[in-house]
Amino acid sequence: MNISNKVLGRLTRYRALLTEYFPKEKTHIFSHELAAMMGLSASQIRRDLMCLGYYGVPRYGYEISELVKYINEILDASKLHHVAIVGAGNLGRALMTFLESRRATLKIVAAFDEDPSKSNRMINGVPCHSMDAAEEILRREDIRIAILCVPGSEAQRVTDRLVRAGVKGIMNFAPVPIRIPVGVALEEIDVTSALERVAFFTNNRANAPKERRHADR
Amino acid sequence: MNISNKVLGRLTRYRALLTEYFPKEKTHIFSHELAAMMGLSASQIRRDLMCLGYYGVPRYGYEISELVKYINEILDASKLHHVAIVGAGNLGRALMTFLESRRATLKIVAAFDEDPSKSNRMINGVPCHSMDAAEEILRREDIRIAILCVPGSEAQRVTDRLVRAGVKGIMNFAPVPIRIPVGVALEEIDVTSALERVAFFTNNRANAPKERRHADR
DNA sequence: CCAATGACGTGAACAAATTCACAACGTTCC
DNA sequence: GGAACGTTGTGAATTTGTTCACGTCATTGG
Ligand SMILES: NC(=O)c1ccc[n+]([C@@H]2O[C@H](COP(=O)([O-])OP(=O)(O)OC[C@H]3O[C@@H](n4cnc5c(N)ncnc54)[C@H](O)[C@@H]3O)[C@@H](O)[C@H]2O)c1
Ligand SMILES: NC(=O)c1ccc[n+]([C@@H]2O[C@H](COP(=O)([O-])OP(=O)(O)OC[C@H]3O[C@@H](n4cnc5c(N)ncnc54)[C@H](O)[C@@H]3O)[C@@H](O)[C@H]2O)c1
Repeated sequence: MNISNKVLGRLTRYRALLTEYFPKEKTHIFSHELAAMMGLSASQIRRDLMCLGYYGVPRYGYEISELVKYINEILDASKLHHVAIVGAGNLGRALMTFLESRRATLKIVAAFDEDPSKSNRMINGVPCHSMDAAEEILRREDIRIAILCVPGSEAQRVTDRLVRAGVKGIMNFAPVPIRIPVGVALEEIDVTSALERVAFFTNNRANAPKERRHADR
Repeated sequence: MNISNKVLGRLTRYRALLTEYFPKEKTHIFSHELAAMMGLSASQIRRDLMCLGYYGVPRYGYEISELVKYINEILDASKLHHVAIVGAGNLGRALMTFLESRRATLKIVAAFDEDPSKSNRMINGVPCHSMDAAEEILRREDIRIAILCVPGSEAQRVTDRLVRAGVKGIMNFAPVPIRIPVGVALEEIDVTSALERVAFFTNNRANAPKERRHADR
């Protein structure tokens, strides 16, 4: 089974919902319950769960602890990732504290910034280095994932440097598309674009996206 | 022509690229040039531009200023939106400064926070109010769009309140899906999920997504 | 003047994602 | 015991999104 990113994205959210925002006393869940919580259709939930290799039982639904175990197995195939934040500005610093308390398998081990006043010290519990040290530290700490929080004008140049230093996955917050070689994973988060989309659907009485709840029949 | 959100999202990014990160001296652009910059195929660019009602001319390409004008026309049909940030924590504050310098048609006019130490004062140039005042100020300032930066555990409750106060579009940063009535636009930005997706494709030599450059023939 | 060029717009083919629809099957209840 | 129920897994249909392939047309150059 070749898992698509769309499915992957939903699986991560199912997991977050079930492990963080779900009453502990419930042990089982039906596709339509999860669907209602996620704002999706029940059949889509069932489709997504099909790629896990774990099967629910009719009338009982899915056992939550098992479900989470199977999602973990797919998602966290490699146990721990070292992650770097590049650009310790407002966003970079917010992400340091935010991500510290999230997945145990994703650990922020370093930050980088070219501004001397921000480097060579701890920021929000993360050691922040100068860009000069980047290549060496990325290799020493075996950092394969970077979160890019530098200005748009710097984004491509910094990306090229990260990739040359062996980074294999990048999450880009700069509001400009970056180009990477094949074999490197990229996720672009464009906040401005997202806000403009919301604004568009807020004007136009056009049918907004975002699937609504939906009984199975 | 009914414009899909996928197309819409790309149009916003074409505009950003052309207006902010593009050499001023160029007056025209070919579909394959834009494609290379965006990491998409030329035919997809042409398809997207078809819904604008503006046509390029063969051999000259698209005139950039005209192109931008037509995109503006679609995207900013209503001239100005008042936006509120709800939750003036690390992320909320970062967004205030970030968005201040972005689109002129999207103006942050208020923030809200239930923490008394954060309300009834200016933060990063934005007047921050207590949640008690929310309904009144949302209506008074005619705020139809809200950016939700409260903890996940509060997200649904706060959302319901915003919607009751007339908000028609929400951008949600809390890592939990929220439910809204039809007629309200929603954009969910789940940073954790995005990072987990990058991590997944960084392990698995699986073919990462994110379309690559691509000549037209 | 005419052929070659090179880019555009678009119908049609293709691919991906979602939804529908239903067989299968424990469970409950009479 | 057997009928009715409610939920799962999945093939098929549908919808949505992307790419291909080619007709068109202004320009260029012989
Ligand atoms: N602040 C937000 O809420 C927000 C939201 C979405 C996207 N973004 C984007 O994220 C990026 C960072 O935003 P920010 O608000 O933190 O900006 P910022 O100006 O506060 O921080 C940028 C940081 O990057 C550092 N930097 C600049 N050039 C560098 C280089 N070549 N190498 C290493 N470090 C470098 C700067 O010293 C600074 O510390 C920007 O591209 C912005 O558009 C920000
Ligand atoms: N910090 C980040 O980089 C980041 C990134 C992605 C997503 N998020 C998410 O965004 C949200 C905010 O993150 P943060 O880092 O700013 O957290 P934070 O704790 O710094 O800020 C949360 C703010 O919300 C306020 N608040 C709490 N309950 C409220 C309520 N009912 N009404 C109004 N205000 C309320 C708090 O007083 C606080 O100021 C969280 O859901 C977080 O998961 C944060």
